[in-house]
Amino acid sequence: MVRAPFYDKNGVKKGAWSPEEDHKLRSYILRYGHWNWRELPKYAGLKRCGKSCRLRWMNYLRPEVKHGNYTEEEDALIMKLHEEIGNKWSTIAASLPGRTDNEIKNHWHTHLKKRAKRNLTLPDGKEYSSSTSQSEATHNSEGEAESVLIVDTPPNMILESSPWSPATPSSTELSSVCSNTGSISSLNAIGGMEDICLRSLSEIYEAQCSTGDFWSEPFVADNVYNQDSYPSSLENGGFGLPLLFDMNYDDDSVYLLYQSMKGWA
DNA sequence: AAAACGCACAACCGCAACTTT
DNA sequence: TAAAGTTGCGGTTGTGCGTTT
Repeated sequence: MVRAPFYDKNGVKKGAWSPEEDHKLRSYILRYGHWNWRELPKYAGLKRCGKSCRLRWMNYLRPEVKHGNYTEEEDALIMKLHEEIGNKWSTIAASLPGRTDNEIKNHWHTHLKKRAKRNLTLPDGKEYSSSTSQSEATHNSEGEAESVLIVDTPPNMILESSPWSPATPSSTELSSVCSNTGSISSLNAIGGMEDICLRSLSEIYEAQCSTGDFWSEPFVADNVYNQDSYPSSLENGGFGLPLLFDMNYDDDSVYLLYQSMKGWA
């Protein structure tokens, strides 16, 4: 289904990502954020280009990314927005929390485009209009009855009714921490695990800033992943603090952290 | 049973927009 | 203000897998 892994002439790996690469990238970004995509793979111990890392993170590894079946509401919203604004996938994705532009684009091309074509001309010959409201029964080319939900859905409708609602402290906010450590303090109001997480990140940041090696210390995901070479400086919590991200990164703990972050949202 | 075909989707590429120097 | 660097977007491709012939 995906390209087989290979190395290009510059020694940069392309193609499908292995679980180990995912692990390295996820560990690194959860720990340090994506401060510079171009430099990131070097420090994360990946033989990938930054662009590839960014894509993998944005479309697959981010905790808030939803995978799996689309609901009728999501389908209807995509179709409505596509009719209004065309192939502005990122704009459409902004209205569907947890869905990525790439995923929506794929979904459109494989499922919704055909449906949109069918809907364009209703059985009585009238043109499809997005103002047609609520659920309508249409018929596909084979004459089978098909329920197509066509609703005037305000872009924020799903936001409000979704577990991904911004009213809930979301992992999106957490991601923003990762991408901008300077904003950590403004987010400390978030409670529970996130609070611990954020304070930990802040403490790492402050501690490492004081030694001047926050961004420049290469390493880490690689070493963390390889427990045999686990950095001694991290063994007791790195800086003498009970740092969430300094626990041993075996597969289970990273997975649990990952699941927890999904759960917070 | 096997070959052919089509679907689905992760990943790549080129370019535009934005930011920094 | 311009050049260089970085990020994000949208189009496209490659390939595994299920279905059909």
